[in-house]
Amino acid sequence: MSSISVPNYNPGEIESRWQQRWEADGLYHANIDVQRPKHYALTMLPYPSGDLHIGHWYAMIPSDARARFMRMQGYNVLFPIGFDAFGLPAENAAISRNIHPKVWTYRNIENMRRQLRSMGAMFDWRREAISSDPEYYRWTQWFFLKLFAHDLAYRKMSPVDWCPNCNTTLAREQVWGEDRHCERCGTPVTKKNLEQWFFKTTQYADELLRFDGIDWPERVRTLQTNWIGRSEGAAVYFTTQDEDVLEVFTTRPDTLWGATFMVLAPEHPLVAKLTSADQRAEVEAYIQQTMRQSDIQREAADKDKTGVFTGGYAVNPVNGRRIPVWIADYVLMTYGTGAIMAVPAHDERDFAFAIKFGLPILPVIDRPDGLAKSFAVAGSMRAGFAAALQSAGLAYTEDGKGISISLTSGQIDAYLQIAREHLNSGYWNEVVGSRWVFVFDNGMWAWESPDSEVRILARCKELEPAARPARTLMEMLSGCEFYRDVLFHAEYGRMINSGEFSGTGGDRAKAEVTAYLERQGKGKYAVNYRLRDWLISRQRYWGAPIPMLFCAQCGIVPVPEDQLPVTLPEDVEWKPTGESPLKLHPTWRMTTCPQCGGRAERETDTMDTFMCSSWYHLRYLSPWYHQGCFDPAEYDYWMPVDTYTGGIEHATMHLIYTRFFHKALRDMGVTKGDEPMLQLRNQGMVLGEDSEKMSKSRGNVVAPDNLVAAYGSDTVRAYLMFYARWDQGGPWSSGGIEGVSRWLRRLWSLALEATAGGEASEAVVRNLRRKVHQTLRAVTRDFRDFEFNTIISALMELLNEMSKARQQGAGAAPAWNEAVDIYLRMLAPVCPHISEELWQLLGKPYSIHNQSWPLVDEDAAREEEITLVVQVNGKLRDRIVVAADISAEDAKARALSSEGIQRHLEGRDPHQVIYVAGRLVNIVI
RNA sequence: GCCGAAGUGGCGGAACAGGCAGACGCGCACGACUCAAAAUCGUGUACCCUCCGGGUAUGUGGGUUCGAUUCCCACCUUCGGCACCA
Repeated sequence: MSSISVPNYNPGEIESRWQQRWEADGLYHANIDVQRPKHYALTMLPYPSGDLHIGHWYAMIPSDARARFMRMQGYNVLFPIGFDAFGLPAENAAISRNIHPKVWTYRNIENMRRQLRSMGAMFDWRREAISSDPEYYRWTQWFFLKLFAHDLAYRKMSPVDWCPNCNTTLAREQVWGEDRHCERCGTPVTKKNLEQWFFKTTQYADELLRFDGIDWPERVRTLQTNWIGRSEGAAVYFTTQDEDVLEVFTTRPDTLWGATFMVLAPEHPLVAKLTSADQRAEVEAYIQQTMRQSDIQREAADKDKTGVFTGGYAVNPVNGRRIPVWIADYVLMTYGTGAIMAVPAHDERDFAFAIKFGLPILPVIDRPDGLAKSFAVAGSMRAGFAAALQSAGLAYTEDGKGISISLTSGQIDAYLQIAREHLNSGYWNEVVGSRWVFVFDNGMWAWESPDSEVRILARCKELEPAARPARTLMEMLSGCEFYRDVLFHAEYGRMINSGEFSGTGGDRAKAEVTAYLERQGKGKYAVNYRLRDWLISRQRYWGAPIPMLFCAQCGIVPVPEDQLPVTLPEDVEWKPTGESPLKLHPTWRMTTCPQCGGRAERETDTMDTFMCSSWYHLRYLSPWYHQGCFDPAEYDYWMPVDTYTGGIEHATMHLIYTRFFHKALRDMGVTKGDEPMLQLRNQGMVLGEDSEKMSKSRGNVVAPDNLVAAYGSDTVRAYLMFYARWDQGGPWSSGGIEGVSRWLRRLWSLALEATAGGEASEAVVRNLRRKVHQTLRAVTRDFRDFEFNTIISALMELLNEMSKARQQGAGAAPAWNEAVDIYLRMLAPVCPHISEELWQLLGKPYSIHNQSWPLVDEDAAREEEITLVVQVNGKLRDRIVVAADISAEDAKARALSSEGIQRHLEGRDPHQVIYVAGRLVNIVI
């Protein structure tokens, strides 16, 4: 047999050749075809920062592979690409290198297009959309006008982040780190008040909390749910000494009787009126101090409470108690009503405040019975401590540091007795809830912070020390003015000290008190959110101008739709002055009012780039369309997005904004359905080989261009899908990619080498076909489920099997051709070039990417023989090979008579034999 | 502090109904080819005990079960998000 020379695998040559061919043929053009089911696969669009990095590849390649899989499954697949091209880096480049943002951006796009093409992805480039094109931002502005017309956009004075060193405002993403410093110069940012545009995202808060009908990761749903932060409770109307209503929001209306003081945010409108003459100086000084402080300092980690008494009082509507009104910066004007009723017995912050300023603490919720508490015992233990716990029936766990124990309230006495006998040292300590409690030998106790320690010790000294041994710790606490163990987690206790409500069970307390408040007109059911309205104004040049005018006669006037787009001027100055360069332009903002014809000025702020990215999936549908933001025919066919892939970091920004956008547009009749993206999947992050985040300064950056040059796109693609769980990511490994490279080279030669001759036995052929179809089944499932790493594993495993089968003479069998055919089809979504090349070299018709996904031949995949595991008492003792359809009786009999089992039974009688069909036999003796 | 996710060989990871723990790959060791090296191919590779054969292992400690990486409870660690949100 003569051997044909096998061409070398030369990915560089193959890949560019096929990419050109596909491009020329328009192979990946997606057009409306009502005959076929559609699939809109969307990957988050990149920012044109200059170079495509490995993270882009990691996000896009598996998305591409899955889109290709769906295409082979018979779907008409749309997989578009574009650029999120407005934004700060372009302006920073302008400032630091004097390049116009537009020039910088479009140069980068040109480069990144080339890099994106090197992926060999099935992007339909005809649908490319670039958010900084006037034809794009014309519609971004149009959406703004729509939102404004529907009362979802409004203007309000609001604080923005301000860098006092650069003398400029900063966007949220320019503020870095825990100390919230300026991205460029490191100076901590402060706040500055400016007129800003907002979108009413809060109007959709409740709907955004619902994820009905969409398949989004639990993680993202949780992040969004927490971000929106819905709290149910009650509004309660207190009355000030001047008969003003002072409304508070509380999630715990059942603790209303425990309110011993009130706290207002320093900015609260009633502060001035409430302040008494003798407190005025102090109050004003405090307000001045908090105004000067930035939010950062206000929210600083040291939770030491500050505040000032206003001298004013308010009346609790349910019990007429007259309580002092304080101001403190721990109450935020931006949440609820900017005022709280303080219940120090049941709120940690109010408690700290009360301790610091000596305000009364009144418990109104009783300790629930039987509530398990965890204790950790530290310090030296005498021998026998653990044994004593054990004999008292107290379950504990031991680690290197000490003992952890979980007790119900009924077990505390027994525990304390043992602890007293067996613990060394002058004091011992334990954790109540999550706080350290120190119990001293003299019977006194105290907890955690030095400040509170003093206070509490003072209170407890009033107790009779001799009584200490007879009391449990909890009783000690109840002897004080409060219960520490119910403090802050008293959800299920009964109400006490609450007038007619005393005795009400914790499960009913909130609802009953709220109903009472509503009947009496003293309050009502209320809901609050942490979500704030979306601030979209940016004092920046490189963004879509906000299409609004200010007219001396008519006030705020929207730019008429037919005057869109409001285009950016190109001749602007790049000085970081804190004002938008648009504001400093000599003529740009001067215009006429469309209503009165008089002089008007343009809004010089531009829109947050998240506005552009909230609808790019709609522009992709028809970037060529000029009569509207999208062609309705394209919309009706393609939307909604079926699969959306991208990073988790957008969970509380882009992914909330785009949902809000879709819902708002739905209510205007622009979009249809409740959600824009049906299925969401997030990839993890590729780290450097040192397991650190890739960064130029660390020198651990892996550049995809270099990898493609060294290995070819197919190898990089397969490795990125193989090396880690896609949703996890992980460190890059330069050794790991070699393994994938080897695999593709082995495939190349195995597919092309001449048949070695010989004839395969029936069993070899049978086994080959079984493996092929079992692999197909697994690969199909894993593509469906986004489990990309096991797809590659399965293909590697199959190649190993095929290699063996060929050595056993299977190369000439029809089953071999079937195996290669199915193999290449399964590989096509992962490695589009090598599969296309081999497909062609084997004489199959162009293109493999127009082939359908093979179907599993269930007969071929079926196992005739299976290996049963035989266990004795759950331990593996033998394996037996039996027919797959063996009966339970036969299986048990075979197992019992097997050699390994006979040895272990040693004549004993099994009293139970469990048979799990196709799996195992377990003999219990 | 609160919320969420995750802990499996030297490493990435697999185990898809509670049923053979460690697939696949990297790395490592040995062998073949070679004057030699690289490449390639082959064999081995959780740990302990004496080779047959056992024993121990999926963060720790309990529990449920004939049987637990998988389910339940508690704890520890790591990562991510939020962070005075009343």
